[in-house]
Amino acid sequence: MSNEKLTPRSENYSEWYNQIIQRAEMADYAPVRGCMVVRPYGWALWENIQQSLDRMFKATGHVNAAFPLFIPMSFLEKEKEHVEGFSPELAVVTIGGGEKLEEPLVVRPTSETIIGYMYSKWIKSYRDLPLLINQWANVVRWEMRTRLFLRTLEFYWQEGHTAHATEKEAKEETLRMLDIYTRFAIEEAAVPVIPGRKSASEKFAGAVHSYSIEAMMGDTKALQAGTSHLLGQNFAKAFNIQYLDEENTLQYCWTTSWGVSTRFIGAIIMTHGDDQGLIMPPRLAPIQVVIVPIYKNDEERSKVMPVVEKIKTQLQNFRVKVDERTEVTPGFKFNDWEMRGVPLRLEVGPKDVEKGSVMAARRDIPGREGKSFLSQDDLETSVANLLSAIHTSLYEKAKAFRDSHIFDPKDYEELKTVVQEKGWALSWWCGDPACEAKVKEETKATTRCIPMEQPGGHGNCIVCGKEASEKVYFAKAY
RNA sequence: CGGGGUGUAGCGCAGUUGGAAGCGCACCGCGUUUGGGACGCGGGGGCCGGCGGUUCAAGUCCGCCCACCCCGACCA
Repeated sequence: MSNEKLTPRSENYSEWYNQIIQRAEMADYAPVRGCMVVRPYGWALWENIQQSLDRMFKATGHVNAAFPLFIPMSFLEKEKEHVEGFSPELAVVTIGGGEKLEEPLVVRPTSETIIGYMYSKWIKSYRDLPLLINQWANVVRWEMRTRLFLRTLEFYWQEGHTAHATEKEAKEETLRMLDIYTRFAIEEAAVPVIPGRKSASEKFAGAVHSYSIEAMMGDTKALQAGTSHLLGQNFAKAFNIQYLDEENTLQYCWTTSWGVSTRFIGAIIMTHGDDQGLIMPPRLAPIQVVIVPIYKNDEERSKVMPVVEKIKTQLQNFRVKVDERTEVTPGFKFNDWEMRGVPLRLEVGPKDVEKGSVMAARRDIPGREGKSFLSQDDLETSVANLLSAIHTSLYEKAKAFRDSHIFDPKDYEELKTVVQEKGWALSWWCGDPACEAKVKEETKATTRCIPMEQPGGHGNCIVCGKEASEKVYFAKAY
């Protein structure tokens, strides 16, 4: 708890981000550099994200399992591009039980290899396919520079790993999961995202194609909020994941992998938060409604509290918190819960007891304008409507912000100005990695994704002028 | 790993030519307050990052370590 004002976003966005996470008790720094402790309020948000995604995974035929934390070093070496991509950031265990190990064990940075190994044991026939397994796990990547939720040495995520009989099915799965992520972001988190394909240089190490959902943060930087990879037969060949088809011919499987991590919490914070603090999207908010009872003395208290209890019972289908603290004033509580981003606050005082009303204050609309009186009758409906309205307005606001920061530069010079000062550029690109590299070198902006939604037709590459058939987003990214 | 910076109470910081470790917030107690961040009074809390050196005397000067932060290269 703290009285001090947050650093405004306009003054120092990073500082605002770090402060709000700690003030709202989402996470704290761990004693090991680059590691974080996810505190109960942050973890509650993650649990809601998990539940929401898990439902969608299971509705599309996936099941959960748990694979080991340790992976033999030799497994990673079996897929050339994969090991090259990950070796700089591996944590490796060389001693166990006081003895030097025969073979070093890698703390998983991702589980394609060990799951591939198991899949080769489990898959024999086309009848075993598709195999659709997800795991909720922690992984470790030894990053140089870390930031709470966005990039920590250890992070939590889900990783889905599927094996299919045909390329077509694998491709469908890859895009199905990309679509699930897109819907989750928009419908549950109110985070507008752009689904698209990654360029060759930005794709996952070992994938044929990577797809991602890209979101714009409040400082206009891009954040990859989820990825889905078509792995082709790369891992199937490295790990001998083979099956007999209907003609009794041995075939390699086609595999996919896809993931969303605790980084998504960072996306929520930086998409919706304002200078007052967090704003939790209503469907994922750990606390959807906070009730602040207001009274001056015991007599008033004895009148107010039964009404508060009655309201709490009416709202039992929501995640409700009654703030019964006596050591702080209501004004303090208002600021405190706004900082923590609770979408809806209900105030219940002597006047409300008299009039049969409650005061409702929307987190997304500051001040008097976000306040309205609700009748104590049929509160469940009015609260549901308000939460739904808050979700929609958060989404619309974020989308309007994003769209107003996406530009169509006329030439390369303007592209540079756009990505360095204004936001994202959506431009024609010939697909040549050299053009991409030039932009990165001169502006630090990278290609974020080639959006699924394309204008069609042709244009000239914004960098080299050659004919291009696709548009790509260029932006600075987290 | 290169360039820059910082280590003093839980957090944010001050500490002058070397001479008794402080301030604000938070925390604890009592009282008055309570519909937009209350106030008064009284308290508790320190290996001054570590090790070594100079000195009668080191938070302060010197040396060496360590940690963290920011900017690069790398990244969900």
